Amino acid sequence: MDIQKIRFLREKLRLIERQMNDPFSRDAGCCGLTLAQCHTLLEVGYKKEVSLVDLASSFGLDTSTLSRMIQGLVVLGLVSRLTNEKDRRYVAISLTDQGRKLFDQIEATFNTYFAKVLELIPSEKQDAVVDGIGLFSDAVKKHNESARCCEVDADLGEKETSAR
Amino acid sequence: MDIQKIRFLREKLRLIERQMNDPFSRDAGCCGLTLAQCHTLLEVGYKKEVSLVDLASSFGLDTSTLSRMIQGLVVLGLVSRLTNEKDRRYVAISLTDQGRKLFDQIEATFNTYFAKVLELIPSEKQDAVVDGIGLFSDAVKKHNESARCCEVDADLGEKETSAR
DNA sequence: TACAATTAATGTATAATGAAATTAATGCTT
DNA sequence: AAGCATTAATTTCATTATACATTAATTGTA
Repeated sequence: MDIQKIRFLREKLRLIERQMNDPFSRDAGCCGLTLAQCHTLLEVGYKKEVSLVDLASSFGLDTSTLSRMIQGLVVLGLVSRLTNEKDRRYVAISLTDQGRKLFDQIEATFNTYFAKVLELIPSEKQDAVVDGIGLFSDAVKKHNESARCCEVDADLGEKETSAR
Repeated sequence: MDIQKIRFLREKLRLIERQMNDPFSRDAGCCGLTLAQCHTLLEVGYKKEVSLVDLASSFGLDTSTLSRMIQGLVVLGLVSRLTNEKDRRYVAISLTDQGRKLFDQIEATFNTYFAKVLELIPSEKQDAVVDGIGLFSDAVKKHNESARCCEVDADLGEKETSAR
């Protein structure tokens, strides 16, 4: 694939990343939560009931990070911890009623946001855009799963390699 | 647009965000730099010569954040600061020779990575994927620029939500 | 029963960040 | 020209997000 297209793709992905989180990083965007708290809340909501290791692996983060993140949400009254009596090592994490309400609100906010973004794309192209993003996402996932996971070609590392 | 498609889109975007940075968050991925340093270095490289405010607005971050980030790269010998003699308030930030070398290496690494990801997509669809991501990126940008920039519909809540 | 593995939590350290205050330079207004 | 406002950069301070190492509790297994 043409190097120009690769550069184009990278630039657009950079812009998406920068622009997309911006509206949600302020108070209003995540209904008073930080973005990380928000993502955690949503993930708990999607999964209904999860363990820390589940959560950590979903995010690709350490369990200690998630443990503290969940603790914060527990303090806010948004999620609850419940020890699994079958295996007392596990703690089932789930939304409280209040957490579910906020979840619904945030979901609506995000859905509205993305619907509006899509509306700015010519309607006959919207499906292609969504499909394309789906294909790209799958490809990134597949790539990272294959081979030595999460390692980058380091053959380029630290000698001359003028990116031609 | 169908709510199912919106949800699909959001999920795929979440996955892209999580998976895409993963390979670059370790030492090998950014040639010894942290991801934030890496992004900063690249941005300086793209722009050739920038001020802090330029950089900060590119990233949507505070100038204080960028000031420190640049300081770190200066200490590493990768970028240099040069006071603009026409207007001594400005500092022109640019890559050193060493910074340029690393820039080239990291560019190559990223380009290779994305080329490989694209290779996992059927070749007849690759262009459509790239185009779609381009369109989406433009739409996000346009959306955020229009109206009250960077604000989300806040008709939802934040009264009883305890946070703060 | 002793030992290995697993889960969660905690202690400690660091990176990234924003807000506010500070300093220096420039532009503007009278 | 003097004084005030604006702008760029930096610094100080506080906070969030994160990883790694350790610990404690539990479970599975030789």
